[in-house]
Amino acid sequence: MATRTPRNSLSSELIISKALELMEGRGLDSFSLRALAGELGVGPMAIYTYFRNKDDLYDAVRDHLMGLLPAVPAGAAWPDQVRAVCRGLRRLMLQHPCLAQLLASRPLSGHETARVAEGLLGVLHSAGFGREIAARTHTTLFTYVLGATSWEIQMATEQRDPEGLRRLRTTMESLSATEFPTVVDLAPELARTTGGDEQFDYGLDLLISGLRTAS
Amino acid sequence: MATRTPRNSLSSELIISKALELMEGRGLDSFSLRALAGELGVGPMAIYTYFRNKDDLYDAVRDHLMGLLPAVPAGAAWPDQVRAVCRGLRRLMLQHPCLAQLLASRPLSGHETARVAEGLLGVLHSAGFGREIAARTHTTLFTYVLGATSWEIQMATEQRDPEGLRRLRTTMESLSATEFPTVVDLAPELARTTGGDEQFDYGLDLLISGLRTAS
DNA sequence: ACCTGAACACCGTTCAAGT
DNA sequence: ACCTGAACACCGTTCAAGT
Repeated sequence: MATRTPRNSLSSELIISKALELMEGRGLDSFSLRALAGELGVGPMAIYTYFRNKDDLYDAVRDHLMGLLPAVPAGAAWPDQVRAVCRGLRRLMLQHPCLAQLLASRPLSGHETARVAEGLLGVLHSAGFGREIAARTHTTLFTYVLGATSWEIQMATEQRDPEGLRRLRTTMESLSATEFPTVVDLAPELARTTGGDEQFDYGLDLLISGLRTAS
Repeated sequence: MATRTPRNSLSSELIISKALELMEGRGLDSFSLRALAGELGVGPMAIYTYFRNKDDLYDAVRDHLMGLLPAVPAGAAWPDQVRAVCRGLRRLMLQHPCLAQLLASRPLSGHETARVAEGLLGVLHSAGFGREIAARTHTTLFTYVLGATSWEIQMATEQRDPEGLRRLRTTMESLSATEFPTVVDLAPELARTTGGDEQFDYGLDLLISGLRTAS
């Protein structure tokens, strides 16, 4: 029984926080404006006073989440600063799994990525890297974090669901050892490297190490 | 005027190829089973004879695309082989942009990723890398390709749309130079490193170079 | 400006039925 | 088995109207 919300008690902040709650609760795929409106105790069209359409709301939620990014630690060596920024973004994505999907599916308005960019670029540029190298490195690091963490979240989601876990095992066992000899041989190692801090840091350190020898 | 397709002329292969055509034509977001059925000249429920539901069809399309991955070049040094596999996956994603979205949004049954895994793992393992290092490196490389290429596709899509390009420019210009000094300063370099072969290879070589010094 | 209510043009999927 | 047709429970969004 949804009680009607009185007039003028709605706000874009309230809508965003309730939308975020629903996206994290039931998943981004099953999120709908009608369900959100119902949860807020208003008609579906009330939301259109604050957002032009559904995509506009998606962008607002994504911007809100990106605003939670921690600041770059000052006075540390650049490899540690790079690590801090990348880990911070990963942590944020893990805490808010819908952020990964929002970053992957929605085109970017640019403003919210500027926060990450400023952190990484600032560190790299003041560490002495050239303009183009700094830009290239930033894009490389950012896309690595995006890919690695999205993948990690997806694997974790699949493994949480008992049905998905069963499907994962059966397909893994059905792989023919002649067609996929190495995968079958290294299956236990592969299962252990689908995510986690260690796996993330391994790739991150590979990039940083490559960056060291290049400069 | 949709002519009715006669009985028994449907097949899962035909459905998959038509679905792929629609996904690439009008985009994955606006793809629907009803539209697909209309295009095939059958009722919406005819598809359910061959696929359990929409997600099942998504998986089938993704598997079909992953089957197009080129084989690993034999008899080359491992860095070149790694480069070949990663570039092959990127090329496939660029040729079929919906693949990026399919890999990012749908959980994996495991079988189709085995093709990439076998290529990368095989190369790394026979190059002398230990079991765990080979597994970790594979996941790192795979997620890098995924993130870098997804990002690249997204930026290209945004820039193709004139409305999106305008939005991108205005938000870039609206960034305050005091809040985002480095981003504003390096804006031209950033714009040039949002994608392309050079950018992809830069990150890939960073990883390979890091891998060299680690071993 | 802020919000409602009805309506439009869609969805994926179930179910019973036909061949 | 292969496919239809009606129906159910949803969608996002437009439009005219009310306060």
